[in-house]
Amino acid sequence: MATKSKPSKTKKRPAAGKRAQNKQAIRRRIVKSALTLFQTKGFATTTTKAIARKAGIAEGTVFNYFRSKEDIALSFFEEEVDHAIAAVRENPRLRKAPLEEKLFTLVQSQLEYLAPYERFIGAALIHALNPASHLGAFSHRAQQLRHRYLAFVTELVEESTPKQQHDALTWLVPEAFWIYYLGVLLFWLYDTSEDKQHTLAFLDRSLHVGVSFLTDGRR
Amino acid sequence: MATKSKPSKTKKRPAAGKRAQNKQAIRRRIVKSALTLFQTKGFATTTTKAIARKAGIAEGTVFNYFRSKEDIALSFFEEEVDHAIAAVRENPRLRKAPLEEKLFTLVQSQLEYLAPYERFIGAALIHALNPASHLGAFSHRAQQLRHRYLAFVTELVEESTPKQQHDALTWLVPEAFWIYYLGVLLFWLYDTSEDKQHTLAFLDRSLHVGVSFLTDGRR
DNA sequence: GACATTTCGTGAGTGCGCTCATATCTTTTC
DNA sequence: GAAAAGATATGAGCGCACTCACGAAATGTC
Repeated sequence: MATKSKPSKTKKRPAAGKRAQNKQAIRRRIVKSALTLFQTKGFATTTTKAIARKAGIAEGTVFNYFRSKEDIALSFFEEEVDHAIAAVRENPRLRKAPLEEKLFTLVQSQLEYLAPYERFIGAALIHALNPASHLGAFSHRAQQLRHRYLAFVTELVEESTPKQQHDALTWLVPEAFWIYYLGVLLFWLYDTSEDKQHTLAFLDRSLHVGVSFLTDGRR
Repeated sequence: MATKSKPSKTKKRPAAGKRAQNKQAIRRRIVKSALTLFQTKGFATTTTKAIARKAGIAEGTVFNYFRSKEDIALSFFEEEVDHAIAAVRENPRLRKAPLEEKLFTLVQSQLEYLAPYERFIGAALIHALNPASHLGAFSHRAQQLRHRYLAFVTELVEESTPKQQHDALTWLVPEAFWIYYLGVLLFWLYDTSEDKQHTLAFLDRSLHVGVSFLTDGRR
């Protein structure tokens, strides 16, 4: 059936590659299904079988796309980081703002993005971004993500630093900021104040201290 | 056999309770076996069956003593924290030392204790001490441990603070220090410098900054 | 269009952490 | 000492994340 003579737009493009088309669709379905389940049932109690079922595929297929359950979560954080970096880059008001404002916006954007998924972030993120797991099959991707994030922070620091001062501290700052960011996340997870106001206040204060330590008091 | 008429010290004490005696011994055997295996094979690749086998008991027995594999690791960290607290308390030179020295000794003691087990600490500690895991069966014990640690830090801070100054910052400090400590651990895990010198230098510097922020610059 | 090649979905299978009904041993009671 | 009561060790079993041999489907080649 269906020998209809409906020619698609061009003979040469049989629907832009049926494989690649389907692949993207499946990948998206997996991520979407997983996030929904993580959000409603939590990370640990969501089974890969359930994710597959919700995405309409076999369980094994999930692992053709992701190395592990945590790897699915990681791809979410990749989007999150990209989103936050873009939020800072594309904000014209920040072009000439002081460093602490840029960093504040960066972290704030991340937290806003993460907020709806708070429930599973503690379990997933700390696990997924844990740099110390030597066995983690996905750790390469996590490292890449971390690197991308740190490169952006370095960029921000350097464009706010008089170029005379590129001493040993400069390369340390992004490392310290990474640790600081993880700390903020922990704080945020704990924070029961309305709209996470304590976290934002903590952010504001600590960034001021940190940046002024960097700029004036280099010992 | 063995109907010898050897009366033990008192009729009422049949060898000091055979049950309790064995219980302690088994518990110790489990922890010791587990640590050895964690150290040599890593945390994730060590199976509970292997731990049981090495300890000379059935697999199920392990779970009569510990709720989970991670719980075994947690008991190790309990010892670690107790050890570090004792190291600060029992050092007479520190009695009247400035706060940053006490904190330095505290963290240094912890790192020294952890050093031989570096291999599994990333995976285990961050998992075990992660406060956000709602499902963790052992999380109550982890909370207790965290609380004990924070109480000690609070003690140190208060005995170094002029009692006029007990403002909002005071209660925040231990929380911040907890985050800071986790950050130091991450740094330490990454640190490839000889004898972890970078970490110690970072510790020294950052503690000075933190404490002086606390003491003079309260905004 | 037909065959060879490559890619990918599939679900039974594997070994894991952990549970639970049962057996075994200790303690208590008489 | 025997028997009841209680505590503890046991290992088969469960559901999980993850693997793998296989077949089906898309693509490349003529």
